[in-house]
Amino acid sequence: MNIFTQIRNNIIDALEHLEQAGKLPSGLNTARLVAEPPRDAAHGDAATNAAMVLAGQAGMKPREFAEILAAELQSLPIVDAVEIAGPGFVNMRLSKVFWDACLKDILSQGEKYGDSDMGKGRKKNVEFVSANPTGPMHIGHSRGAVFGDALASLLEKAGYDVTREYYINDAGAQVDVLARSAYLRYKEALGEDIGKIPEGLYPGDYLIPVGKALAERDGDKWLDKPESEWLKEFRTFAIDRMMDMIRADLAALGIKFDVFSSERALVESGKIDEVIEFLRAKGLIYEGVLEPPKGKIVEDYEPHPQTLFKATLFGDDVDRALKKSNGFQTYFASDMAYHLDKYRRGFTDMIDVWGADHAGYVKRMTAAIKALTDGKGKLDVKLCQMVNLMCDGEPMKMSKRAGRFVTLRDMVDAVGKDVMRFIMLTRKNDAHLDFDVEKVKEQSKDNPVFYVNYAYARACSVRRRAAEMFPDRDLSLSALAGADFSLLTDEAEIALIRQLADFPRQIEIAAAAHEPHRIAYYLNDTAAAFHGLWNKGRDNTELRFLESGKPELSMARLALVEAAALVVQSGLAVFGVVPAQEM
RNA sequence: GCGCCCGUAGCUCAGCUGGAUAGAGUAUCGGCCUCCGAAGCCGAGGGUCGUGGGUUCGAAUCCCGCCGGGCGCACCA
Repeated sequence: MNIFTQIRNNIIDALEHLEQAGKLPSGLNTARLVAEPPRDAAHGDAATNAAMVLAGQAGMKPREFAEILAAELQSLPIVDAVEIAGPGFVNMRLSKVFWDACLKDILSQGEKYGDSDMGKGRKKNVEFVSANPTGPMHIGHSRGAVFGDALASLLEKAGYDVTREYYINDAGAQVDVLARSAYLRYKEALGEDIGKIPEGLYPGDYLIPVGKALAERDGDKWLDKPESEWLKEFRTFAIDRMMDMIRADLAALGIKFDVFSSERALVESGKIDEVIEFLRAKGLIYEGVLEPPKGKIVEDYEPHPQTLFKATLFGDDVDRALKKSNGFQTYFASDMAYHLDKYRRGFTDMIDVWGADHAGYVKRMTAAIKALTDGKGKLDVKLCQMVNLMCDGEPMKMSKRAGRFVTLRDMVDAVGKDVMRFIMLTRKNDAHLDFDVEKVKEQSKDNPVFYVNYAYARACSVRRRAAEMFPDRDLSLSALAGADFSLLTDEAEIALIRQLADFPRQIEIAAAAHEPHRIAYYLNDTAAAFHGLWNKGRDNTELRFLESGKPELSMARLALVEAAALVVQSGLAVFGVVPAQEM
């Protein structure tokens, strides 16, 4: 349990007590009351804005209200001291007994520490990657992949029932291009000289084995046949192969999806027409002509009537086409059908992770969800900004057209998945990210994951020493949970406990905001608290974790070290990163 | 022209959805290894939070106007 929700509950209980005693008017609305750590640790361990929020309701001045509340809080066993400060903050200093209980709690819960029941098992759908099945994943996909996966893990830790979903765009013109490109490679495999890959087809080498496999399976049966005969076959085969490749790329990053949804399957099952009729029945469809876009010259613009969705009724800037002028469905139409499908599968909470170049699409999709679910469905679109690949401070050039773009796989092989994942998550998703391949490979302090991992490695080192020093002792977490924590009295020790005790709250905050990067910052702070304590022991031998002559003290301190290791480990687990025990 | 994102220390970025004296890393300078791992620690300097208003007990945070940057703007996916 997040200790600050616990403290908030204590405050609300105290207020009720005061109401019953007639010291405060009854019926105070505590919705805006919060208990949180003060920015400055000098102000204590927990602060509440209760007096500022409630004084008005009670017809008092904030300070006056604070006096009454403070007196009541003072009597709580977990509270050592209460102070009133500033405009009416009530600051509490929590007792050592409280912190000792927190430490015991961490060790007792083990790997489950930090888990929250905030989600109450509610379903959440996180759709991410959804790269077109036309080639291997490139480096640009990696951020969304890592972000989506970490967000999903974070939500799981916060108590949600999460589904990781990949939407396969296998219905558009691009997969026909894929089929034709594979056909060319098929001819090549049968000995034909195909020369240079024509403009408009995919030139990548990764299609060579696809053509070869088709040649081996089917021989020359498709040679000299019209496209209409082989297109479907080649398309299906190539898409399957591309998805195998993508799945392998994702596996290299440690990512596994629960559900792969096919756009083509939606189209073929008639779901697109269904969604259009669904909206038509609501009176949200009409035949109309869209204005030419302003400010951007579209040379071949011609006004023609199309089937349009009244997106403007739901906050979009213009109405959106569901059918092209040739009568075919637009991508937006199938995306609507897809999101309605997700909703009908029970996902009222949907998260889509997109690249920042799709920012212009957010409004229309949000509008669509409102229309499709009568406002009951929620969609949060997380945009991942571009990653600037650097090499020793110089920007790296990527060229997709030349077929020599940097693949995700190349990058994983070069720097390792854990490093890649951590770096991608150290920045807010909507901020640009510089990724310097050389600096990261150096494993220097330019790489933030090493700082955190180093703390873990040091903790493991202490654990090894303890096993040598106290061979007769049970050093399991459950045994250490029973250590005498009252022996931990140094400021830095308590500061570390305080830091560790904040983990569950950090998980909740990050999960609620859909922002995994907060955990990266938290872990950095945690590592700093640990390194600080370590170095205090270097300067002052009294503070060393282990002393052979003082087994009880050593056990208490080892417990603290183990707790720190545990928190670092579970925090990194959210990122899908496994820390090294030795570096 | 419209929409979205972003302007915080020299540089790269946090800032807990409105809280107290705005913080890290890096860089610069000064200290700390006979001692649990110095890939670390401690300290110093460095800021009109782009700018002008507004909302209120209180604004880096919310609202509006400018300035400066990025992305996207029929029927493509």
